[in-house]
Amino acid sequence: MRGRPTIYQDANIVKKAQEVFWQKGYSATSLSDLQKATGAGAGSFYNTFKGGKKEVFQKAIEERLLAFDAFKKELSKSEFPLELIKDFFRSIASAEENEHLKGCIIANTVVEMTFIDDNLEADAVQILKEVEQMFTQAIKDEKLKGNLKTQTDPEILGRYLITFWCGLNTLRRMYPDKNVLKNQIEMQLAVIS
Amino acid sequence: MRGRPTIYQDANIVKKAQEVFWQKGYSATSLSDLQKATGAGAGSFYNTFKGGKKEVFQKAIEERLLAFDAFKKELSKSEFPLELIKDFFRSIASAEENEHLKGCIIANTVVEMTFIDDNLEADAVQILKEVEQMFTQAIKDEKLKGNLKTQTDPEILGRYLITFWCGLNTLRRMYPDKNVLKNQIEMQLAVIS
DNA sequence: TTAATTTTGTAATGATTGATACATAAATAG
DNA sequence: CTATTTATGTATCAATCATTACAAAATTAA
Repeated sequence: MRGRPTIYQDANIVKKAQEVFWQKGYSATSLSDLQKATGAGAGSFYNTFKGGKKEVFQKAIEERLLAFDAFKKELSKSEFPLELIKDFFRSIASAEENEHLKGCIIANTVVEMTFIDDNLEADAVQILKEVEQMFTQAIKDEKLKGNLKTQTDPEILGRYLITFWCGLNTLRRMYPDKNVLKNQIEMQLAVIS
Repeated sequence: MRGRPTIYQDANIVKKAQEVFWQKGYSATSLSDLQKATGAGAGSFYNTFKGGKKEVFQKAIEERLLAFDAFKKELSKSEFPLELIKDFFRSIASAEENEHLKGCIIANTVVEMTFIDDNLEADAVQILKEVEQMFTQAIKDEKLKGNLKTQTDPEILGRYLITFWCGLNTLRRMYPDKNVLKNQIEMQLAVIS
């Protein structure tokens, strides 16, 4: 292939940009921020992403969707899927403070984008719904196997978990503290049993 | 008192500005947005609020704190305080779609401001903690009166409610639907009994 | 009436925004 | 070696950003 070699790989730009978007959100992140974080100048940036800032943000969101898909795949192979989900929640407690403050970029986006950008908002909502669907399915399966005492509708329980996830997204910022979060997570997971 | 009469009352500017901030957040709201919404030009605007955009946002947040104080006062007079809190959650379900999409301006601010403005972030976190404290106290009181079966620590239950509140803040945007929200709210409130 | 005082409206301010233009660098195909 | 192609770096764009400057308007105290 002809042409000057690429220094700034698409995937790398997205990764670095994602970090900034995750912390500052979409609106408060400037092109200057992104250029500083990625190292790429305006030339490389717009040559790689014709859609500019918005396209990069979308790619950053998509990257999270891929991470979710990977988890779902792992879940499908798991012998105790519901335990895997619970352990995922439990693992949140022991995250670094900075991770608590960043929260979940998808949940953040739903909150930020409502009256700002319909496409980005819808993309993020869609992902949260897919996560919810995964929760619901795992609960249904566990119920069929007779491992769940609760009589509550799996759909309600799936929504309960996604609501918890979004609530945790703010609670982590109020209390970026391992013990507080651990107690809270255990209490909320106890509902699913 | 001497001087040209005031057309744009402080309180009115804050009220109108709050509506914009509530929808678009802090960063995405421009001075031009605020001037359009309030009717006040740059002259009046900066004459009234020397602190500019940030001061008005702070005042908009304070207004919500006052609303919370009013609720707390009502609660202190109530015969069944925990029922009043539950009814408050229940009332959310029947809100207009636009109210669902706006969510809670305090919870929104916690999510938006983390890496943007320490003061505004801390203000919003403080308010959520005060709301949590109110929940906790109401639960303690009810427990002393012997009206609560659950053995869970009131502190955990208070945090459970504030987590639910913040989770609902996103769930309402995913499902701005009366029935979905009603079911979800009832299920979550059933934990406090 | 006049002087003092305050608010208002408008016109600027310089800085920053996201995006484009374009010459140059650096590679490969022929 | 040359032509072609692609990526990069820099200069620049118009638009918008939050804020300030300031003259005119509109009141009251004296």
